[in-house]
Amino acid sequence: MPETLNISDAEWEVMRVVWASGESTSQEITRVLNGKRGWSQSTVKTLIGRLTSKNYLHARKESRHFIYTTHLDEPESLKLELEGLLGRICSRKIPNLLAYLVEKTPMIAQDRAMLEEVLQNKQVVAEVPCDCYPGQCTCHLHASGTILSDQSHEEITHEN
Amino acid sequence: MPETLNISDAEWEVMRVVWASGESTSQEITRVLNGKRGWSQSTVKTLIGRLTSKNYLHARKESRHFIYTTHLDEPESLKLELEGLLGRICSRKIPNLLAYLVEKTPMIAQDRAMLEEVLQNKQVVAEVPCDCYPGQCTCHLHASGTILSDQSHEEITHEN
DNA sequence: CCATTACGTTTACAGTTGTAAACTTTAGAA
DNA sequence: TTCTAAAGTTTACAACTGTAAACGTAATGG
Repeated sequence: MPETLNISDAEWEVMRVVWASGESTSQEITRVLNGKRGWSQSTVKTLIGRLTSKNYLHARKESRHFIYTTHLDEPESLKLELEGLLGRICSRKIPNLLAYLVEKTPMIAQDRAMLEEVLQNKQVVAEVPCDCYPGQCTCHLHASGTILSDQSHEEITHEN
Repeated sequence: MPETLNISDAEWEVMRVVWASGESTSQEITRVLNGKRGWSQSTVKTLIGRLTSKNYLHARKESRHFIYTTHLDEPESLKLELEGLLGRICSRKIPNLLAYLVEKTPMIAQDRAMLEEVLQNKQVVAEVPCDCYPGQCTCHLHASGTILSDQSHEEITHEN
């Protein structure tokens, strides 16, 4: 499993069909995506082509057509994408974001129980290091005196 | 706050500087991003230009230069992006993903406590509806039938 | 007042993405 | 065996991204 993926939104639609069925023909992928997004065969073909050339899909020939499979794992792939996004903010703010996600995600009792257990086993640290580049996070404003040379900015309101 | 954002990775770097300082000059943004990513003034100018034309940044003239500000909120913006990504998988699988994120996110005791509280107040539902288009999720294969393995994900076969 | 400077605006250009038509190959039908 | 339709491959093309040079303009130091 690669370190970094780059599967576009449209490509992801194709992947989902393959993930859902284990293996699919282009015909089936087209049927689903034509229904869901109104895409033409051509469009789906292009996407399949791009995915196979990136080696995210594999084509096995069977008589007249190809059967597509993938070795990528769906949740795993999404984790990679999520991590990319989470890298956009200060690691200190991530727990808040998770709280938000937990709040807004519909779940059943078992899900909640599972999360509770994860939380109970969760090891905490004394301090989460800020991983931001100086000037991209307020955590750094109190680190030194070499602050920015321009003028009045801040408002160091939040911190979380 | 808009429903949907589209801030590219490079643009996000600029936004972070503005978010961190409340308001910045292009000089300061350039200084930070030249340090962090080696970007030239030109590059930063382009990004600032794109962001202002999308109205994500506002330019207020002050003597010779502009001062940039934003009305976007950083965590809020990230939430929007995250929600986009989470839409890529079946809503029934999201709790598992959250568990993974909770596990891997470094946090302090307070963070954990906060999450615990959120979880304790979390309302659960009897069943989380699958929001996938048929053919893109295995949930649909047993729509009416017996529970068996209810809403966890399991391996499947494929139809055709 | 003029050249220099600092900043903003236009233009550039290749790579990616969304969307699809046109073309080619080939397995099966006649 | 030749024709045809399905499946795959090439080409297309505009919008968006990453990255930046070139250009225009206004303030500033002489």
